[in-house]
Amino acid sequence: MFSQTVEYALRAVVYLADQAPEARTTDQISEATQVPKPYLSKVLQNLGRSDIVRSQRGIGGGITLVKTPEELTILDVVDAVEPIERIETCPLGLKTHGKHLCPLHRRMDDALAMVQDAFKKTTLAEVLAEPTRSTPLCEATKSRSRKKT
Amino acid sequence: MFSQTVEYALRAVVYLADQAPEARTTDQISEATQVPKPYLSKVLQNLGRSDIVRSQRGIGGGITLVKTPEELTILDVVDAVEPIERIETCPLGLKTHGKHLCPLHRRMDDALAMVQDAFKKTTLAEVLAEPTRSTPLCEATKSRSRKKT
DNA sequence: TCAAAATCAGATGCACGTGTCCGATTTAGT
DNA sequence: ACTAAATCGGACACGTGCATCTGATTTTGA
Repeated sequence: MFSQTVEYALRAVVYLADQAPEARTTDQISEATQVPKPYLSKVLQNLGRSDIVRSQRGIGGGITLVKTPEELTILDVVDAVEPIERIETCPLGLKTHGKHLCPLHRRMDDALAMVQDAFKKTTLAEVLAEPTRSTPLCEATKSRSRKKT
Repeated sequence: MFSQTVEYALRAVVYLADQAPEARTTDQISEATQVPKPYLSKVLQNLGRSDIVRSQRGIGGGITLVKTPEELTILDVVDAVEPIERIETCPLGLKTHGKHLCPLHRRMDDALAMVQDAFKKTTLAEVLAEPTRSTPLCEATKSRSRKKT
């Protein structure tokens, strides 16, 4: 139900949040998140256009988060690469009732709303702070992987 | 987030539930649900293979629901055409913890679970019985469209 | 037995998501 | 200036979801 692109974007952003406020290159992000490098660069460009990350060219450059992990929600990232489209009007095109959805589409839209709300309530910082043995990107090490030179 | 195919399958099944236990042809279903006929027939074939509907060839034939609207849930239909894939194991392939998802994927899977549960709890009969002015497939008429010869 | 009604099955076309590749551009350091 | 590091942008390739068309098959009724 979630596209690969969404999955990849979230992995990258979680990694960047973990390393924040340090910049990381696409190579580093790719290695840490297991996302194919050429495609990752596309995703990162998209995130840049949506002002989620900022990129810096040249030696010593890389990608950094624009906001802090506390300010950034999962929904921000999802909406940046593939917005959740709520059902606003009847998909059948029947215009006899403006925003009054029929029972079927009401339920479908409710489901979308639940997902949207859940993602809106969760910040990247909360994901990273979660007390669990599995670290954000599923490595098995107990100690969070620190930024290495 | 939901594909066109899912949308089409649900429309068709809701219509059939409304007309149950009478059979309806793809032509009738297509007209009532605004789904392009050639593609609808493909969706219907899929629903047939998953034992959601039964088809009858020849004169007087058509499509009927296998179960009653009370027994059929929205999830049954969705799973028939495009199963909701829960996140069972870490997408990163890190096998260091079997089913123990990291905080990120835990939240994504929770969202999937919410949708799955909501769809599992709702039967087609409930959708049709919903007390509202908008009829199941969004027609504006107050009286439910009855099966016409 | 024939014709009409209806689904079935395969081929086709198009757009898009996913993924790769490569040259151009920017930047920092010597 | 020159070189290496790094992103940027466009072009290309592939599979799949969406959609259509056409002929084959089954079934009913006259």
